[in-house]
Amino acid sequence: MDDVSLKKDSLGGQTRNAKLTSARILAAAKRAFAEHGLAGARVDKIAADANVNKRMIYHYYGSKDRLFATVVETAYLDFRLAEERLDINNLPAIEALEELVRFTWDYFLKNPEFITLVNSENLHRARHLKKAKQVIDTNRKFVDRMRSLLQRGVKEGTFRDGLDPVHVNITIAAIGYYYLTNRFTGAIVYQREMMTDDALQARLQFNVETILRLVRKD
Amino acid sequence: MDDVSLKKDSLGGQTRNAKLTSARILAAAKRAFAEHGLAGARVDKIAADANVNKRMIYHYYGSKDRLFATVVETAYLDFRLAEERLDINNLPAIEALEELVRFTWDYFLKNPEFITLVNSENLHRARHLKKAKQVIDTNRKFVDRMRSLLQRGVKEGTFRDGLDPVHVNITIAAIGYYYLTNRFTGAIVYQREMMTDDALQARLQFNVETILRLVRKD
Amino acid sequence: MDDVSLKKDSLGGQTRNAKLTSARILAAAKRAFAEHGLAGARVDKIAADANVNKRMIYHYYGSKDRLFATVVETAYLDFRLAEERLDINNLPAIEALEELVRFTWDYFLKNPEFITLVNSENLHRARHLKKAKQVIDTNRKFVDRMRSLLQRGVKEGTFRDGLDPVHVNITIAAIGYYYLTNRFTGAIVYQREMMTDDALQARLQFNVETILRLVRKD
Amino acid sequence: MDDVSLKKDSLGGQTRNAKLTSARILAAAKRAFAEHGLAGARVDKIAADANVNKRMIYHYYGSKDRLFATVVETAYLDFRLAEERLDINNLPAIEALEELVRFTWDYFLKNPEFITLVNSENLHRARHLKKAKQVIDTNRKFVDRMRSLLQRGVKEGTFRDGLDPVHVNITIAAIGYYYLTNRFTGAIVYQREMMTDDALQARLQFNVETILRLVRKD
DNA sequence: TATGAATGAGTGTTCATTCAT
DNA sequence: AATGAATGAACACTCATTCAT
Repeated sequence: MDDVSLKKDSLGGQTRNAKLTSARILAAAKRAFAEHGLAGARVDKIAADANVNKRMIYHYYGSKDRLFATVVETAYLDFRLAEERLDINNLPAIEALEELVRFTWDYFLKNPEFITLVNSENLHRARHLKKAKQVIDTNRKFVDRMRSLLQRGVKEGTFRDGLDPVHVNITIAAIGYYYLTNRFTGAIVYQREMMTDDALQARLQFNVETILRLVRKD
Repeated sequence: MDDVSLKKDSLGGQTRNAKLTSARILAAAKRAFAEHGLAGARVDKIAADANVNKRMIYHYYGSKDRLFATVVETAYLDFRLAEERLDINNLPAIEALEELVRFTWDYFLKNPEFITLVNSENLHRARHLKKAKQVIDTNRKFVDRMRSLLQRGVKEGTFRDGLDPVHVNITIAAIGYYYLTNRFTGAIVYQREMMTDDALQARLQFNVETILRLVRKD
Repeated sequence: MDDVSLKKDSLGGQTRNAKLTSARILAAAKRAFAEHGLAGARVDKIAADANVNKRMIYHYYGSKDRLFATVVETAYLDFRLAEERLDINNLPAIEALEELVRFTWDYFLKNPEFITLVNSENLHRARHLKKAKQVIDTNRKFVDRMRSLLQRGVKEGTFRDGLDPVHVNITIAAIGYYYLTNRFTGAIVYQREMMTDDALQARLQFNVETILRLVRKD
Repeated sequence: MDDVSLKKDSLGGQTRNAKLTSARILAAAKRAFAEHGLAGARVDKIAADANVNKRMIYHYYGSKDRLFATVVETAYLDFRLAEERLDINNLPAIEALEELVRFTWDYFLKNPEFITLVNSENLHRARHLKKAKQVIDTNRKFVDRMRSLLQRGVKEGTFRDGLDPVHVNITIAAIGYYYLTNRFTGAIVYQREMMTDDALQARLQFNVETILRLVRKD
């Protein structure tokens, strides 16, 4: 997603490139915070990974905490952006919903940092995201979208009435998120391989079924 | 769960009490790790909170890492213990399953540390839990239990056939866990109060419905 | 003294104005060094306060240390300049001396940066001022002036003989300087308001008396 | 004064000695802050000079700022203590006052750190000393002492009436303090050796004369 | 069993200064 | 003349852990 190769001097040997430098820092920070959390990540390592002078982190982001805030905000924005690109308006509601389940699952699977960043942010009681106005703004659209989809399903005669769009949304996220974030303890608790292609395929199928049964008109 | 009052000298003025000291350390550690994660928790603070000399932590647990391992292991054991105490064998399968959904939700709600500890342990790829033989052992029983419950439901004619007990289990956990662990970012993303009595009640109701629709024979 | 309004582009919109830029740097530096000392002052803040690019400081002054040296040298030159403007040759020696006491006090009071700069420079063993030839040159005049004043007083029959002009000079400075530079600890040590109009007036009166009694022929 | 040789293991090879360690830190800190001010002093160097692990500074004093506060407070307390030890009650008032002038001069001369510490503390607007209750308490006695001495002098018929004890005190301090603290710039400004034995002797003599002329009944 | 002093490696952050344009 | 990005050394401070008693 963001592994656009950000090599130094990729723009014709120039080393003084604010955009590039700050982007490289952000990418390295995302990796570090996703892997070790806010407290566990090391500023030194982020700088080294970004191939950037440590001082630049403070130049562009002010502090470790604000760097983390930016990472989290960006992660949410990227997620919403990908979601918006999903064109499901021309599909029957039931297929559109299934598409949404698949998209959510795929996004979590392909962007494992997103999940651990969200976990970290919740450990910190969302104090960074609370200040992220842009994220807050884009959320309204997103809840509205589910609301219309559900209404459309009802009109089409395939969805039952009275479903709370927020709870449907949460459930779609939950059944994918939980499986993936807890895949390590899950392998122990459930005594099963969690991440083979077959296992992943099966889980996605199960999730689709769960959601469809949840919304389907009896 | 762990609010047993562990006062110093509660056993007749004696200050040397291995059991008590180590228990007080464990309780303080649980709080600290749950609140700040493994990297964010401070050994000094744990000792101070436990009202115990810092050296004692090393005496009883060897290292911060092993203390964390013990905390996580204990948390899992406590969860399983509570679950085992749940008597659902005499209920119709459908009611038994509903009871399980309610129990899981309640446990997560009343033991918020459990959730954050599990998150932390997964951030560390379950490396501590992998060594916890007792936890591994108790899990078989627990998966078996769901398997029999599903089979019983099929026999009773209320559950559909072919459901994977592991996926059902995961789904029950997921829909409660996700809502609670992400309640801080959720309040922002879904623009809604997540933790009022009404909201919690509504979510539990939604979850019960989700699971029943998932397993019910059409 | 230095509150000449040094607004950017005050000379018809031109942004390239060596004199103005360097003057603005000097003024900001004076404030910073006076408030925080050499070690405590920040080059970044000086640049920001001067509304000037940080690089300009190095362009005009070479280093923080040389900037400080310039500030100190300028402060001394300004003091001497003000002193020279004082016309006391036509007054009776006794009144001239009193005038000098009042002038010194007023200067310290109205230019508090002068005092802290001198303190800072002494903390650094006057290593900057040692190189300031202009300052060194102007000092001879100044000691000579006191010498002639004392001689004049003796001739006029009001001053006693044998007074060392340097010690008189030092004493005049001391009794004002100490009171003002130590006004913060003084308020604690002497348990008294130091900077009210009444307190300042009283101190000046006391100082005049001290000096007159010191020089007066019995 | 405080150069009691604080060698490690001076108490029979024991290295774990809280009193000794904290005293060694304090002594090294006093030297460092006196020489470089609060901002200019280096915690690393203080630790090295004290032959102590840097961590110990934070163990005993919490922060650089609080260490500085302790140094300043101790310096004031030491000064007052020395002053109290001065027995002048049995001398004629005029001799007692002269003794006080000599004592003040000698103390400043032999404890040059005291002067620079006071300068530093005033640069910081006495924010540390403001919290030093013990210092504040001991000051009343000290002002009272001068008041009684002046009253005694009036009774003895040698001092004039109406002298403010605080201003006399300030003046006694001022004429010694200023000469010594500004000895480096003074050497340049007054073009004279300031610290030879002769110069110091002459200044003390001048100071005694200044004070006696100030208080003497005409 | 228990204590508080002590440690060394490292933590986030700041500094004056220089480079490229 | 002027700019903002970039640097590396140093900064105050913190960490989990061990030592001496």
